[in-house]
Amino acid sequence: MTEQMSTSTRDRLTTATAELMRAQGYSATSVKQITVAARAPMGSLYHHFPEGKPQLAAAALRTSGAAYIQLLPLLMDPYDDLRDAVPAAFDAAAEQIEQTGWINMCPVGTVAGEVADSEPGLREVAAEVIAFWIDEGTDYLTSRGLATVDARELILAILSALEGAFVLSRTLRSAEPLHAAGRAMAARVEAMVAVR
Amino acid sequence: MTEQMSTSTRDRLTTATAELMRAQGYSATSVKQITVAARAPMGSLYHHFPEGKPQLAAAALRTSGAAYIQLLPLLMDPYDDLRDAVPAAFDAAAEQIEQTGWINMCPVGTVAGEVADSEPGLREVAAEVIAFWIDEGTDYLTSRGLATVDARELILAILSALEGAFVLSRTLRSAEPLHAAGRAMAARVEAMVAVR
DNA sequence: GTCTATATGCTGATAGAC
DNA sequence: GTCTATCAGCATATAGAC
Repeated sequence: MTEQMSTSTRDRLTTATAELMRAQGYSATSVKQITVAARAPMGSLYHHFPEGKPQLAAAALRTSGAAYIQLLPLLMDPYDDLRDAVPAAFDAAAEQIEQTGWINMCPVGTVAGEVADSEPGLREVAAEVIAFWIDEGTDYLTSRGLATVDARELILAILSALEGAFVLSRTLRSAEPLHAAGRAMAARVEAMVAVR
Repeated sequence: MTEQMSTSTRDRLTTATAELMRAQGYSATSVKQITVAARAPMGSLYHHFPEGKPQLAAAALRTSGAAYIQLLPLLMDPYDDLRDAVPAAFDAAAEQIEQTGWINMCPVGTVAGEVADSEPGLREVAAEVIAFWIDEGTDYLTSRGLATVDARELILAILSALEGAFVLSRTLRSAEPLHAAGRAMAARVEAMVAVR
């Protein structure tokens, strides 16, 4: 009934890793930092993740990546018209990141950029996560009335613009890039529904 | 007359740093790697950059950032119509990155994502570079016939989409995100010129 | 499964001869 | 301005008691 600490050591490790990588990326995050943040001893880390830091980072990317894409329907469902839903999602992301002190919502983009040419195993995991985003996003946009080819085309542009605008907004400490990116994506939707 | 080695030690250090950060980011790039790649001894690095690695990285970001934005007019000038010029620039970037083995063209985006919440000094330098991109891009798009507000709006969306699509394309090893992002930006241009 | 103590190597940075 | 030798500290990872 109390349930005061239901999280397992393993879960605390993956969560702490995701949180730290969200702010610092992969290379700058040390296993020492992770064990302190997760209140777990070194030995537990290598018990649960025998291959060490890369394996732990992979688990963290998979978990947070799966959670991240669920925001898409959550933010867009309230709007009947896709032309309103898409920019609204960008505006919500802008508000969120501004209120949380410009920390990224998800570590996948940052880590992907870091490891794309240096850590082959992690790059593959990031690619799996992004491919999952594309598939889920395509399904969702199809359910919102787009043809499958249009849905895939649009989700690719949305994910690109969102990830890039996050980098610009975090760096500039300004929501302007996220809002501009959202309006651009609204124009893309408009062009798609206009051709019908 | 021979001039066989015109590059100074200082230039070789900044160039090597930019190249390494392009592929690995900031944290994963060690000063040892840099001195080997630049064929410069440790002492020279700390002679030219007394504040060490962060100062060297800052110089590398400024230099490569200034060179990077010059690609914009270079790629877009050949097209009379902005509606053709914008997607053509994305397609050219896609071809370039595919041919060079999916290595980033510029270290600024990757490094910015890494250091936005952890290295305040470097984050500020990255912000300066991106602000310069926005100003230069606004000027260029104004010279191509857009109103100033539209020009700024568009360059913010283009830079966001380009940086994000680079991350996706490098990670997925596919040019698809860059092409989709380019077509989305073409729709944004179309919407702007249509209102005239 | 948990935890401490420790090994080994690499990190950024410095001292000081040339 | 160049270069070598070296520092102290932190990195990842492991051994082995509990």
